[in-house]
This record gives sequence, structure tokens and C-alpha cells, in this order.
Amino acid sequence: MYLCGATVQDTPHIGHVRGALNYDVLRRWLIHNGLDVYFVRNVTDIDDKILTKAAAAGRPWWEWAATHERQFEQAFDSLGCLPPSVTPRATGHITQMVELIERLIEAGHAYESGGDVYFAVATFEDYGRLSGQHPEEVQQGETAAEGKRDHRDFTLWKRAKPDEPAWSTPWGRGRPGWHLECSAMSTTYLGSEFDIHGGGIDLIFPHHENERAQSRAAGDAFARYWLHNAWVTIAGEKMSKSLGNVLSIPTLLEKARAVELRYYLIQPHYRSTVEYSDDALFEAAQGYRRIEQFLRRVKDRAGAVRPGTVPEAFGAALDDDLATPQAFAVLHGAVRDGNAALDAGEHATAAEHAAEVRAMTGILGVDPLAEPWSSAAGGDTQASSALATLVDRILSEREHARAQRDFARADQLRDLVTEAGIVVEDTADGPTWTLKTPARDE
RNA sequence: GGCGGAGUGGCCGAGUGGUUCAGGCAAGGGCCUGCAAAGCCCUGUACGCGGGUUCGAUUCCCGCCUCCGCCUCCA
Repeated sequence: MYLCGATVQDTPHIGHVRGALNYDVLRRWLIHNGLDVYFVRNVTDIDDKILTKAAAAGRPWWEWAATHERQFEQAFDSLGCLPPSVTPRATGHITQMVELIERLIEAGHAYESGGDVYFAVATFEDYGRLSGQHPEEVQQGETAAEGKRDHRDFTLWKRAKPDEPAWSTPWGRGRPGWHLECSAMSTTYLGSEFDIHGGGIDLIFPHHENERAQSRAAGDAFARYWLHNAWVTIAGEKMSKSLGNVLSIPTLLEKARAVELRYYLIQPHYRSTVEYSDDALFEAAQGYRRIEQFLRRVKDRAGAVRPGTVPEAFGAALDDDLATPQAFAVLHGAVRDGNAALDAGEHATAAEHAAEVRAMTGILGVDPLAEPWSSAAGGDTQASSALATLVDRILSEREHARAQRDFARADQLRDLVTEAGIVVEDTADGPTWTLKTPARDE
């Protein structure tokens, strides 16, 4: 799989992460099915915007890129994305790009013009096939370059301007065009033909159309399947700096736990627009806590829970174009049935459902009992053993009081721990307690 | 101008020619509980508007309205 990763020009936002999460779920599902998934997520670390922003900040462009690359990596990691098999940077693959351009020029699909190299769109009959665009109808960009033979032609290599980073090539010094980078990096690691190429819906045209044109014109079969995830919008609009509605990951992680944010973003179908709202995020978090709670109940009352097998319906859902909404419905069904079994005192049945729940949440990357969430939660929802002993003692006192029907005393003791942020539950097997999960506005 | 997506019950969010059809959150009622909490059960009868096809349409066809995206190196 090849995923068009970030142009590391700014802080990652919820949209970047949404795409990454969709492909992470797909990847986990493929791995679960026994496939050997080689996952490439590239980094575009040379680009106009990086140069502009770095210059504005008075920093070297490479430092600017490295700083933001780190931020993206942290964002992906914090949300539980499996690390890619490889994370190629554009600047590390100039050699492969130059080779690809040479092949295209040789085949008559590209031409050099004043130090720039362009792809000749008219030489590739299949142009427009991926995006459904009719080349003759495409609006001409504002920056129509002078050296182009045809306004639809796009840049493979740009001649260096003074003071810009540049690499030496047979056509002079310059830097790569964006579309070219992905063609070169994907085939370098995945071969001339590979299975899945993903990215955001905006990349269909022109980015992916151009990638496909270049690579196929050069003789590579290229991607067999294309996946495009939809946007996260805010108040019905796409996020953008100019609207001032960009939701950065650090900001969001103040509102909800990382696993809850992940849960929120993978629940809708990847091709549906997610209309972000705090309320919707909090609702999703509530839904997640129900699952978390169920596993905790089972663990407390029926012992350790290991991941089991996934229900057939769950797999059928994911096999159908990654239908996560239906998959979640199956998951919730298992939680409900498991809870019911627990209420009925059927611990073995409850444990079976819990095992299914762990298997399913594992594929979705939100298993509360698996890394990284099990340990990440440690600081917040678990207490040190000394304090745990204290709470147990207090609750034990309360049980004595209850046994003697001294409910005033019992409630007093419960209030004591409740005020400390502990939630007490009385079950058929005795009382259990847990630290209160931080809720909204807290 | 070209290409594409969307309008579903209080909210989020699936889906389909008809009978139960999601699922979650919230709400109301019930069970359980000393009281709670958690959990379980029940309830709501929705599909932008106007036509058409059909025994029957939210789902198919036609028209319309509204919103959004891409064609500017933005996931």
C-alpha cells in the first residue's frame, strides 16, 4: 500500500489524521487476514509552501520540514497508527526521480524547456481515466508557464530559482515536481505494479491522475486500486487557514483521549464527509466508554480476557469496501449480548463475547486492553497499589455498614470516594470501582 | 464551463423497492438496587421539494431547490 503522506509544511490537523486512520484500519484488517502488507507512507519535504513558510519564519527550509515531519509522526503515533514499513522522504529519492524523467523523455512523453521538464499530456491517451476529467474541459491554471507546449502539461522538474534548494540533473539544477515524487517513491519500494494507492479525495485530480499518467507512460503498471477518503469539515466547510477553522491534533487531544478521537474518526465510512462538532466527538467518546466499561466488568468478574475470533458479520462488513459503520454495529451487538450475559450470571458466555470484542476492537485499533491504550490509560484511570488498597478498605467498611443496614454510613463512605473521583458499582459479585474518566469540559 | 459528493427520526450516522431491518448518543417508561451507578428490556415511526413508474418508493426515473468539494503542488 502506498499512502500519499503529508507535505510537512504545518501542524497536522484532524483531516490529515482521518485519512491515516482509515488506511490504518484497512491495513490491520488485511494483516489480520494473513496478508503481508508492506505499507509506504511518504513525506513531501520539499515544496513551495515549505520554502515560503520557512522563509517567513526565518528558518532553513530543511529545519522547517523536519520539525513538522516530527509533528506528523507524533500525531499518527498518538492515535495508534501502526508505523509504516518505510517512510521515504522526497529529498532522499532524487536519483529515482531523475531516472523516471529520463525514461519519460526517451519515450517521448516529456520534454525539457528552459530548464523545466514537462509531461506532455497529449501523448498519454488514457489521461483523465482515473478522475473522469475531460482534459479539454479542464480550466487553465493561473500560473500558465511560458515553456509549456500545452497548458495541460504539468511540471516534472522545476528549474531552480536563485537561493532555492537545488539538485543537479542533465537539465540543469532544480527540484522535483510534486506528482513525480510519489511515482518515484511508490515504485521504488513497491515495484512497478502494486495493490493499493490511497490519499485524500482532493488528490484524485490532478495529483493522482498525473502520477498515474507518468508511471504508466513510463511503462509501469502502477496502482491496481485507488482509495480516496473524504473530508472532515467544520460547519459545512473544508478546513483552511484562511477561514481560521483548522483543528490541530494537539488542540483536539485536550478535548478527548486519543483513543476516543480515533474511535470518532473511524466510525463513519471513509468515503463519507465527517462534519466535525465537539458534541459528536463527545458522543463517540461516550460510545467508546461503554465498550471499555464492558471489558472492565468482564475482567473484574470473569477474569482476564484474551482476544478471540471476529464474528463473520464483522469481517463481511470490512470486506465490503471497509464498511466500518456496519462493523461497529456488530461490535456493539457483542457488547450488548455480553452485558446481558453478565447480568444473567453467565460468565463464560460473557467472556466469549468479550473475547470477540477484543478481537474486533483490535482490528479497529481501539482495543482498550491492548497497547497503546492499556498503558496510556495508566496515568489517568489506574491508581497506585497503595491508594487502591485504601479504596478497597473504605469500600469494605461500606459493605459492613450495608450488611448492618446502616445506609447512612454506607452512603457517607461512598460519597467519600466519589468526591475523590472514584466511581463505585455494586455488582452481584460485590462492589467494583474505577477512576472516573475525564468527561467533556473537564 | 467540466468533473464529483451530499440533503435520513432530538443529535451522530448506515442502508434498502414492501414485513424487524442498522448501530451509537440523548430522552421517556420498566426491570434490577436499601438508594444510586452500571447493565438489560420497551418506546419514538425519519428519509430536501414536485411529478412519474409500480400493487407498493426513502430506495428506480424525470425535473427542481439547497449545500459542499476538485479543476490553484490542500488529507
